[in-house]
Amino acid sequence: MSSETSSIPLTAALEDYLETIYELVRDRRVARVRDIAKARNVKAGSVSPALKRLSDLGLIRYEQREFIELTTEGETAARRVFARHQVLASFLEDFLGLPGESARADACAMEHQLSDEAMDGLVRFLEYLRACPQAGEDLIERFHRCKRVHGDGGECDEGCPAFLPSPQGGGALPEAVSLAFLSPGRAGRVVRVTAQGPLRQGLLDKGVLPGVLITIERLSSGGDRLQIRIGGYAVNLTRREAMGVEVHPVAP
Amino acid sequence: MSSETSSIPLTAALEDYLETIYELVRDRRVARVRDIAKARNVKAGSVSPALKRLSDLGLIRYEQREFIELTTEGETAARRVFARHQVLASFLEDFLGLPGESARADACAMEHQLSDEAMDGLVRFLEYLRACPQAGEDLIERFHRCKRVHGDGGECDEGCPAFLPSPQGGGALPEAVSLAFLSPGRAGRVVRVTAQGPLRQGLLDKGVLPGVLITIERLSSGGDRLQIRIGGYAVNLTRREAMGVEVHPVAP
DNA sequence: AAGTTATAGTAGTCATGTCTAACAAGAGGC
DNA sequence: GCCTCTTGTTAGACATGACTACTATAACTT
Repeated sequence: MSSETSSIPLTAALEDYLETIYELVRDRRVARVRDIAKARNVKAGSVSPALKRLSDLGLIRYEQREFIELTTEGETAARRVFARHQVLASFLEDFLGLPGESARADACAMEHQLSDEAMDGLVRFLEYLRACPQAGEDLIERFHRCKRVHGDGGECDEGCPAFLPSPQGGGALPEAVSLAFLSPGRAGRVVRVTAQGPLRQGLLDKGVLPGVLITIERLSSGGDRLQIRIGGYAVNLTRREAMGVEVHPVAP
Repeated sequence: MSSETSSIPLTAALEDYLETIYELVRDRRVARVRDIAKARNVKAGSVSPALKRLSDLGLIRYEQREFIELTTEGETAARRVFARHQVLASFLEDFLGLPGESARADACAMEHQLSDEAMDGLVRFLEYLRACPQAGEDLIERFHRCKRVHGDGGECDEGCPAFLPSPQGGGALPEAVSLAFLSPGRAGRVVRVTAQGPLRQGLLDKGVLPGVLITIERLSSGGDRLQIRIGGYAVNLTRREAMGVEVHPVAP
């Protein structure tokens, strides 16, 4: 049994150093302070003490000005972080369609936070999408082709018909309408945010997310703005923002 | 135009404070230092200086010992973090099947790292899964029912046949085999990690992930361990671990 | 009115992790 | 042998964000 991963909880910074060393050793056989500093975008003066900390933790072998080597434990820990990075980056790039650059940056930021359980769940999901043809392979292609999701709001050529009635909506109100057409007092469940660009970002940031229940509270100042309620919180939207939200009306 | 999100980059801790205040104000009308301390699991002595920082940044209005109120900017920032939390938590719980507790904890850890682009990508994906019936709704149910993914390794009742040929594999080698049956010098692309429990965790941490190319380097000491190469790095596996990895053999 | 209790704020300490600037160790040139 | 250049180390400063222990308010009690 060699799978003793006692694993002292490392800080994000130390994990980063470890991962950087891992990659440098893999790619160039040796890791020097200089390279680590450049890769992590910090000054050399910050690297030395970090190496000392890693050395004290028994994760690297390092005598001053000598080669930097990962110990067995260090390698295990580095690989763990690296694996998380890989999974996240692949998910963000291949499945969510982020450009590789951003995918890697985001993966770097999140790799330290991902718990074992989340990692496991994500991997199973990827396995499922990759291995079960019924759901997989072309699901992602279809996703990336779906116009309704990726802009210009047209029909989906991939055979996605009109929207389904909302799962919790109960009744039969299958038609999705713009939030702007709901009258005060009525409520709707968000199906999709059709707005694009900054307008979309603003809506997402305001909590207008698919699946969320929104109640119209009132229209103010000539119908140009409307106050809505999302999960117990009052939010103001412009008419333009409201136009960019499709909801399933919910019976009052 | 009120969507000026000039947004000073907040630290994770300050975002957490802001989010906590947001939730307290929503749920109980007022946020006291005491409640914030309890909710964030810190001591009251840590809260006061944090409130001062938030106040200096213009995100809350706070006179000593008075009510704590979010400013408009503070509310915007808090909502943004909260929206990220919601999306991540929903993804982790509803789509990856994590227990609610872990989903929330993981979401808390990651919400500060998620970039605008990743947030957008994730929301689009969720919209797609929710709104396009061809792919959605039962995809997730099927995923959660799929035995091949969730344990005991049986056939999938949901009509997932044998595994597909690997996308990059080129040729016609449709049969997935255990990594343990590959001979030295041969390579395979990981389709699925069938191992369960700690063995599975160990494999994931070693970088044995779906889609990754593995080359068998050699068997050592009576075939009980095998050395493999993953993405330029040598890794050791026990025979038991290797048995728990299904790969598509790749032509040499 | 005086004392008790809950709550909030202050001061001082600590660990991380960064920076800059000064200093040290080798390598190679001349 | 000495100089210079690259590289690495050390020391001191700073920001963040936590802690503990102590002090200050305000609100109840009796």
